[in-house]
Amino acid sequence: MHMKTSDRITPRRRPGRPLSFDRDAALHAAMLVFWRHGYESTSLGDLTAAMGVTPPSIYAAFGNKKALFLEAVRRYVGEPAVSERLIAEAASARAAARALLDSAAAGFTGTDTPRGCLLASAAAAVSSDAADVQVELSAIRAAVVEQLSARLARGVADGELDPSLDPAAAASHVVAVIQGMSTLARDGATRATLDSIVAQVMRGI
Amino acid sequence: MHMKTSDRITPRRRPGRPLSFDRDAALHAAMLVFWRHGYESTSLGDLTAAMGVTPPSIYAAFGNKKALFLEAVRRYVGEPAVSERLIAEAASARAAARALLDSAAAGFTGTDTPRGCLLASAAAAVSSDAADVQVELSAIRAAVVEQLSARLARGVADGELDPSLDPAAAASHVVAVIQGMSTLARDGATRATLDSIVAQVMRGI
DNA sequence: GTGTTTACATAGCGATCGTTATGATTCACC
DNA sequence: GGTGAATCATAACGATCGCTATGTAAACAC
Repeated sequence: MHMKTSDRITPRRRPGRPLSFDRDAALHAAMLVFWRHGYESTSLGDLTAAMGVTPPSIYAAFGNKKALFLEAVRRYVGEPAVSERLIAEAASARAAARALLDSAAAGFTGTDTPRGCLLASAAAAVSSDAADVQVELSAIRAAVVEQLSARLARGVADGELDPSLDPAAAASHVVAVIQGMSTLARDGATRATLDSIVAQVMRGI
Repeated sequence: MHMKTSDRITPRRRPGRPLSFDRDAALHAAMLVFWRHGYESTSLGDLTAAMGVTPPSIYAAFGNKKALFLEAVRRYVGEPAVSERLIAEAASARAAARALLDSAAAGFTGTDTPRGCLLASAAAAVSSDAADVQVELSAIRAAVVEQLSARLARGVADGELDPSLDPAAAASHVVAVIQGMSTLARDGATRATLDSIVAQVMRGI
């Protein structure tokens, strides 16, 4: 098979009129709106206003509202997922739990982003039309529980943690606290309050 | 001032055609729908279907959608609030915390009700139109934190609890766990999983 | 230049949203 | 029976929803 010009790995530019907006910046703006108002309560009008992009351009670039939301979620969790990296790079099992909790306490009270956690609030309760979206976010949460549970189990096996500690229960506990801190952060809780909760949780691990 | 017939404390019946539906049963049905699908993602169509009542009757009996939701919330939290009663009737500060956690674990995984907590999920993320609803639920959560915090402080003062325990932090911790357990319950967590989380939390109090 | 491809802006699609106008119906009271 | 009050069922209101048809503009290749 011979090499054609169109097979170039990185073509200078695709044919046709180029995008007139920054796709990544628009996605970021969409993420912030979904973060604040949730999936279903965010209208296309909210999105076009925040992204500075007209509806046809949104649909051309992202497919539809659901696909845009899921892409915003992927951007929110990171690639690879921030939580996964925090657990993997932690020096110990306890440090992994603490890293997740600290990251949440900081991220949920940031001044440049909406309060709370997008994963926790954006699809907490949705219509039947969005059941699949809810399942998607649920799977992400389940993965965090699973990964932290495995790390804590290793901590028990290594002798780092008290053998009486139930890794699955502790992991669920940590994730529950994280999800709950999202609610408190949205209610106005300060970073200091969340930090005190984290300290409380770490006492039990 | 003389007594007229219309001043009767409990008139047999008000004039006009009587209500053709059970107002309390309809409110209960509405509560369940809001519990499952949230405030904004529940449509009037969902409500009329579940309540068996036509739109004009809903508006005559409850005002509008927002008022109906707030009345459903009041029904959910109880009158007086179940959480308040649990704290007041607990034999100790620890028992108060445990009662709240146990009640949540049981209530969030009930078979006759939607999973999770209406307060946690029904208005987690809403449009600007529903900001006041969000504030209302936030106030309820804040009241629980406040009441539990006061009870734990009394426990410290009484010598029941470790003086190093921060009552406010512990109360926030408990409420965060409760709100987070709602998310896990919606994700499919079993009663046993929630119970194990509760046990984990109680170890630290 | 012509042709092709892609994105643009304008405008509007059908459906659903929360809400209500309308007139018939069912009760208490005289 | 007649009158007034309240609820009923039917139907539809204006607004907004997510989404798209249409024609023009801007880049490419030739």
